Amino acid sequence: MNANLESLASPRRSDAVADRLRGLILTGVYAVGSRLPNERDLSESLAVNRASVREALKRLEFLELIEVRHGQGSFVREIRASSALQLIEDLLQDRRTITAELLRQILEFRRHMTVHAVELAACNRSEADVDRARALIEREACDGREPAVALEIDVEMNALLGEATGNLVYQFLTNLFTRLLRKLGPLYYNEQRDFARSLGNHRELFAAIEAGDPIAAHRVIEEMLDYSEAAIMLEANRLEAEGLIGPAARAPST
Amino acid sequence: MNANLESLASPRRSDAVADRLRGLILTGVYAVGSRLPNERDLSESLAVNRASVREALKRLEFLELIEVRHGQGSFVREIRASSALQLIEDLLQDRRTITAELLRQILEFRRHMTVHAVELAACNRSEADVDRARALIEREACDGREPAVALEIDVEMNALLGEATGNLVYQFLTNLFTRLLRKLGPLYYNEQRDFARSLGNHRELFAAIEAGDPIAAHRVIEEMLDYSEAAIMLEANRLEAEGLIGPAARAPST
DNA sequence: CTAGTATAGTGGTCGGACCTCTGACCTCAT
DNA sequence: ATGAGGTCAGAGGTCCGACCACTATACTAG
Repeated sequence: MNANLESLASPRRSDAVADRLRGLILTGVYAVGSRLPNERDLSESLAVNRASVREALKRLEFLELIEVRHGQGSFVREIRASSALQLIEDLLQDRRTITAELLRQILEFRRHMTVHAVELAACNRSEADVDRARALIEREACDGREPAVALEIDVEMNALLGEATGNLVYQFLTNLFTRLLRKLGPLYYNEQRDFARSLGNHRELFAAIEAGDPIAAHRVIEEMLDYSEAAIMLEANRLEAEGLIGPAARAPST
Repeated sequence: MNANLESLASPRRSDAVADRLRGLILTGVYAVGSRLPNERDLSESLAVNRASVREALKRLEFLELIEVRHGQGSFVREIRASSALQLIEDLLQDRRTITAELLRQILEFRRHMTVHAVELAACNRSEADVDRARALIEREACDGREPAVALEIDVEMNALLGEATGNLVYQFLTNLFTRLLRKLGPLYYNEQRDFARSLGNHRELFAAIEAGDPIAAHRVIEEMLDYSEAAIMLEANRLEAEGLIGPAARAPST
C-alpha cells in the first residue's frame, strides 16, 4: 500500500479520495450502517483539503453508497438499496468485488436488454444509422484483424445500436455497457479472437436491422451473446478459481 | 406556483444550484456544446459561494450532463451521450421536459425489465420473500382502498420484487422505478382506482411467484402492465394536448 | 516563419472561519 | 420523579480569499 501512488492515481484529488473511500466501503472495511470518520478527520488523514473530501462524499452520495445527514455524519448504505446502475462499473473496478456470480447477473441483464435493443433498432433505425453501420463494417473488413481496432469498432457499433433504438432509456443503458466494453474489452480482445466470425455476425445483424426484421436480428444477437457470454464466463470462472478475483483476491503473480 | 414551498424544498445550496442549472440545461437555455459561465461568475450571479457551485457542477458531471475541463470550463454534453439512467428521474421533474413520447419510451423499457424481473423472481425467490409478500397482500386486503396505503403497498411490492430476482442489476433498476413510483404515484392513485382488480392481480402474481411458475407470472404481469400503461398514457396524452406538459408547458390554470 | 515564451482565464486546492442542525446532557419548575 | 426548556459538543453546510495547475492564445526572439 503506497500512499504516494494513490494520491497520484487520479488527476483530481476528489476523485482519488472517492475511489479510495469507495473501495473501503465496497470491500466492507466500513460496514453497512456504520458512520464514516467526520470530514475534518478524513481530510487530515488523507492529507487533502476538506473541500476535496466533501466533493468525494458527494459523489458517493450520488452513487447512493452513503447517506449524509446534516449534524450527524455520513453513513454507509446497503448497496442493494441503491438505484445507481453505474455502480456496476465501480464494482468491476476492484478485483475483490468482481465475482463470477456478479458477472453472470450483469450478463443476464445485458442479454435481455440487448435483445430488445436490437429488435427496437430493427424497427426504428434511420437511414443515417444504416449508413454509419455500413461504414463501420467496411472498416472492420479492412482492419478488423487488429484487436485494438476490433474493440473500437465493437464499441462504436454498440453506441450506434443505442441510438438506433430511438428510445432514450435504451440509449443510456447501451452507453453504460459501451463504456464497460471500452474499459474491460482489452482483457479479451486478443490475437486468438475469431475475426471472421465477428465480421460475419456483424454483417448478419446489420442485414437484419437494415431490412427491418426484428426476428432475424433477435436470432443473430442471441448467437453473438451466446458466444460472448461463454467466453467471459469461462475466463471469469478461471480467474475466480485461481483466486485472482473475488472477496479474497490477491495480486497476480505476473 | 408557491415560492415558499420551493425555497424549503432543498435544504442544501448545492442541490438548489444543481437543480437550477439542470433545468437550464435540459430546457436548452444552455445549448449542447456551449460553455457554462465560469464558476466565479456563477457563484456571483446565484449569490452562493463558489464551493457550492462546484459541488453542484460535480453532480451535473456525475449525471453526465456537463463535461468539466480543467483550464477551459464546463461544457454542456449531449444528453443522449449520458449513461446515467437516473436522468429519467430528472427529466420527469420539470413539466417542460416531460413528453408523452418520453413516457412511452420509459414504459417500453419498464415493461421488458419488469417482465423479466418477475420471471427471475419466480425462479429465485426465497421463503423470506414469499412471507413478506404475503404480509403485504394481507395488508392490502384490509386497508388497500385508501389510495395512500395502496401506493405504499405497490411501492413495497416493487422493491420486494427487485430483491426476489436475486440479480443485483435488476434490483438497482427496480429501486429506480420504485422511487419514481413513490414520487409520481400520488398523481394517479385516486379514489377511482380499481381496488379489487389491483388486489386480484397481486394475488395472482404472488401465487405464480410462490409456485415458481415464470410463465404464469409473465402472463399476470403483462396484464397488469397493460392496465397501468394505458392509464398513464391516457393521462399523459391529455396533459400534452392541454399544453400542461411538453416543451412549451405552462402552469396549470387552477 | 518557426519555436519558444509570457499571459490571461479557467478549473483545482487550500486553510480557516463561521453557521446550522442534531442529539445528549443538564437544569429546574412542576 | 418527571417533563419542558436550555446548554453544549460535534457533525455537516457555507463562506471567504488566496494560491496552484492547466489550457489556449498572443507575443516575442531567433
